[in-house]
Amino acid sequence: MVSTPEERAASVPELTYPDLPVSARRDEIAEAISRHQVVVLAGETGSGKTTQLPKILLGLGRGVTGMIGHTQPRRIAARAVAERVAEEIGTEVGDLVGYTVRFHDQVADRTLVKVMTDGVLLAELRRDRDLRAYDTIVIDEAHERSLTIDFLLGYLKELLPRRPDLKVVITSATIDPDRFARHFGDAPVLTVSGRTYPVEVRYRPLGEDADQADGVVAAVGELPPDGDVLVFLAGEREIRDTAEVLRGATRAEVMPLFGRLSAAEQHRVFAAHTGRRIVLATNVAETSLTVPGIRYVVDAGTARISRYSLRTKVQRLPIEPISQASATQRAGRCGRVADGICIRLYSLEDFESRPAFTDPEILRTGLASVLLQMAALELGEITAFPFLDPPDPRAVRDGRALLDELGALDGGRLTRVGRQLSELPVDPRLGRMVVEASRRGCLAEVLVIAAALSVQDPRERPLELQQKADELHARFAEPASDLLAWLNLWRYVTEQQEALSSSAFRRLCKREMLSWLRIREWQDLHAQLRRVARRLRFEVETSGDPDAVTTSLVSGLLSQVGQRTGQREYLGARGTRFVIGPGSALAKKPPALVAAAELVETSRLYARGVVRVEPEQVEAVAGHLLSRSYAEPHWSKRRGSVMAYERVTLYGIAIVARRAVQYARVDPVASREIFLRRALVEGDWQTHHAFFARNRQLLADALEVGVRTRSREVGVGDEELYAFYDARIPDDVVGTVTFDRWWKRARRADPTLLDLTLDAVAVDDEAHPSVWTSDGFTARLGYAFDPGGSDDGVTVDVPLAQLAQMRELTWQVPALRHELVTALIRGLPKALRVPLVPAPDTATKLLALVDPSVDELFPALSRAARQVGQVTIPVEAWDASTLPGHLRPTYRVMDGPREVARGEDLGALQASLAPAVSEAVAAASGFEERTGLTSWDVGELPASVSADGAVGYPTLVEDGSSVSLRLRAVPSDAEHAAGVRRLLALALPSPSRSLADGLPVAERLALSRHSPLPALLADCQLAAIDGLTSTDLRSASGFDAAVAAVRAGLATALPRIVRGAAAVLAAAAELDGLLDRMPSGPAREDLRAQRAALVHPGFVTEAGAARLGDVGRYLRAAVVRAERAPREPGRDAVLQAEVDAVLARIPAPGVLRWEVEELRVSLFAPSVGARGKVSAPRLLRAIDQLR
DNA sequence: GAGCACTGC
Repeated sequence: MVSTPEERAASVPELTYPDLPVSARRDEIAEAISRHQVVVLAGETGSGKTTQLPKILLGLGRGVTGMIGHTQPRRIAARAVAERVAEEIGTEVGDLVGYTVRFHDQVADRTLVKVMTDGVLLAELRRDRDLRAYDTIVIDEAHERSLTIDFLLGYLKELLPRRPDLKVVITSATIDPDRFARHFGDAPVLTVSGRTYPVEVRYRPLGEDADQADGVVAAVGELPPDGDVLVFLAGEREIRDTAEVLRGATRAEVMPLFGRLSAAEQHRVFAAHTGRRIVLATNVAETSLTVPGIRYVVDAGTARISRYSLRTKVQRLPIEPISQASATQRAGRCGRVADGICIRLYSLEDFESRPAFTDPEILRTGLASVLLQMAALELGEITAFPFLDPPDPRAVRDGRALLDELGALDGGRLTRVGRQLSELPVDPRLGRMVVEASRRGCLAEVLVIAAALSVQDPRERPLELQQKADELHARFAEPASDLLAWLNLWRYVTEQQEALSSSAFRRLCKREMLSWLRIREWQDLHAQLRRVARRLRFEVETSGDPDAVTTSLVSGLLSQVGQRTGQREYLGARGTRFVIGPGSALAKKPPALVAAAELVETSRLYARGVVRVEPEQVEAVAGHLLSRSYAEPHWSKRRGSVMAYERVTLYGIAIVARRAVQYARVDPVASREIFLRRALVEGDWQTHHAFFARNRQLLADALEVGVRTRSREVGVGDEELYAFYDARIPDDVVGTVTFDRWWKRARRADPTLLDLTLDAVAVDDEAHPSVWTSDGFTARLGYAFDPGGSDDGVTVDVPLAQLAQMRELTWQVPALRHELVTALIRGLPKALRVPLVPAPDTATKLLALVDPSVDELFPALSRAARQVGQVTIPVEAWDASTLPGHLRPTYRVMDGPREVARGEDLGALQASLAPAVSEAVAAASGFEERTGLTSWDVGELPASVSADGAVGYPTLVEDGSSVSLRLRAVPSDAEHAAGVRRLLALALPSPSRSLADGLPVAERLALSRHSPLPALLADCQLAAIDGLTSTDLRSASGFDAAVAAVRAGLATALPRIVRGAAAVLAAAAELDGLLDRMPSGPAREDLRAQRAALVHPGFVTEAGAARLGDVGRYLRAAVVRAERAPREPGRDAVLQAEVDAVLARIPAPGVLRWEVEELRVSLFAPSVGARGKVSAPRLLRAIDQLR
């Protein structure tokens, strides 16, 4: 709205009112509107409420500070209303009166009345939360109670207190207008009569087993012979049956009318004709389409009503008795031109037993879309939202579950995907397909399909030519996918449209049974979706890969996947059963696994828009919903690995029934054991490893020797063999591949590690193990008896690359453990030691109570001591430094055969060798380190890299003006985070630059004087970076997301900060003006101090500006009231009292109170004067500036 | 071998 209120007010033309019931009562209506914020206007068809109300509002001076917004449930109606109102006030559509519907916008800067669909108003909320574009809102036809209307009514109720200047008119048919009035705190209701003719209602219930068609024939026969008849039936099938019977029984013209009819067929009802016409119609004729010239109505009393099933979570379309309101509406269809007769094919008792109103849509439909919009608008809990009829909590739960399925919600909060879905003007399921396609490079294809699925099917099937239509449409069919077929049709249509003139193209459409209008809607929606996709920075790419397209489609249809269980029958999510609808190309040869664009239950549950899917496609997008189970783990000699059978289910459907998989991924521990036992111990393995052959030979020989000599028990048992391999082979060896990889390196360090010797098996007793395994790697142990020598006791050989993972051998080897604990007891301070003597006995008792394989040494000893002797030994009292040398293991760090270092202090070795260890790990794993990075060109970083039991952690390291990628033996999240921060900073624009770029010159000047702004923006950027965890930032995509998030954060913060700054600067200027006029004195000094506080950096935020806005609103209300008070000597006191009342409403002392007090001072301080220097209007202007 | 009717940045 660029025009000024003055210009707008001047543009309002002379208003005249045609002779209609509403016109006669326009003064009363105007009076009610001017006195109340909300008015309910009830009136039937012909009352003139829709067309006259906008003019009455203009007459009241509405439409001047904002537009009059007028909503209609349907696009056609919105346009018709705009045309009608424009004509009546003598302007063009798009000038003083305009309209906006999807794809069409005819609204100008000077438009006073804007007619739109309610969906448009809903969509506008996103950009205009307080509907500031309007000073008046009319919700027309509110009794229709669509989802959108109910949502708007709830939203308006919450908005009204924030917009005291906004007027709202709710119009409704005369049914139950009090319902709306109560919703808006007892708003006044004005009822205007309609201008219709009386309708006589006759009840002619069908007999016990009478046919409905016969009932219609009888009813028609009863009616006077002249005049057209409108017959209401439930659906297409009833219409067809009745038409057949009726054509045999009457010479009148019989004409079907329902939504799926072609445009031409629908249009026939408007053609002139002679003789009687009988129109057989569905609910289309009740609201959307007015059949002209109807004198009689026959009402079968039923309709198909869409209902969401809480049990099966699918949409149902049952035939139900219609409500009384609906029956009344149907009857009214014959009172428009003359007196009418309505024959109901049911009894009066039946009528009276019916519900008064059709359930509002919010009680009948899936709620995912509404919940998504509410979340995007940050409206809080749906249970707290003031709906006229709150939806069923179970339906709310289901809606949330669907959003969870789509990845739009995470723990009730909107995710990034959720935000994207809320931007896309299609059903969330379809939006999800679009999002997925943007990731899979096939957005061009999926946009076409998603658009097709949300418009009405452009393929026409005229009643008489169905077979021909099917043949023509079959040209586009795809054997495995109804949805890919849309691409064929799209291509064909696009090519033809380019090749032909527009009239030739229209003729082609007609000839080939395509609806030109619906194709245009499809193309329009496609264009709109593409615009939104671009805005979301999705790449619109064509992949040409049907697999990618199908996978993207499946991502939106996960709870509509089905597995064939019979000839035609499918098992769907949560035990539902469905069949493929006969219109699908897949109906004849139903594949094993499908996904359906739609599941609707009519006579049975039918799937429409069916796609054959592969298990892998479902798995690719259903990760979070799949459950997997594994059976029969076994060693496969052929594959050389441990396998198991995997079963993957989605909502109870077996996507994969029995798939052989590597068991190591599932259970590495069990897998490893199976590998060791079957391959190594039992020898069921085909391998060329020399040690394997040698060991087999040795075992065979040993058996031989054992028989010849009696000197020893030589036969080696499986358990001993297992223990031998288990001790030497690290934990991450789980099959052939991992074994080979490990052994290739390990044998370089020690080629004989796996050589079985009878000694190794026999001598390697539990008390003196020759290897020690810890955290997946193996260290060799050596023993020395050298009292006083530095190597006395146990020596642990640690390969350099594994040093970082090495843990201290705190518990010693079993043989020395008792001695260790005894020595530790003796090392305790005397007071603690006394209760534990004799130490050797106590050591035995303590060791019986601990488990060295899991316990930590000192805490375990303290715990055991408490159990044994009821004594408390603080953990820190144990002192390993008092131990004699042979009880302290010596660590030898080995680089291959070379000793690098040795010592008893493992921690010191680790610290001093850390750089060498990292290098060794990097060398061992072949990991490529990088330097000089200034952008993310390192691909996906794995969390860790392992080689030979050594683990390295890829880490980004800040390195001056660039970043290095290093492999660290010890993970350093802080170092990584600093590196990522540095990279992000390099990838992002400088805050002050980006701020300055977005500002006009005047604001730049202001910016230079008020330096907190760039600092604030920098804070914003840093806060955004800090808000991103380092685990998110190990991948290129995570990094890109972070850059995008920070950029988006800056983009939104920028205008907010500028707005805040502008508000504050304006306020400051205003106060400067005040200060100039004030005589010097304490009051002026006071105000000057407060002005300084006003430009405090803390105010330069949206929150700061909002607080100033609050001050403004409170004060403004107070002053307005005060202004109305009589102009008498007491006026200042009244004004002062009002402002004091405002002050009392601001609870906490603080900046907000300061501001009000400051203004109070400027109003009433004796040095300034209540009037004169600061007048009330001037104060009002100042407050406006503050906002 | 079957399907009410609407609607959106």
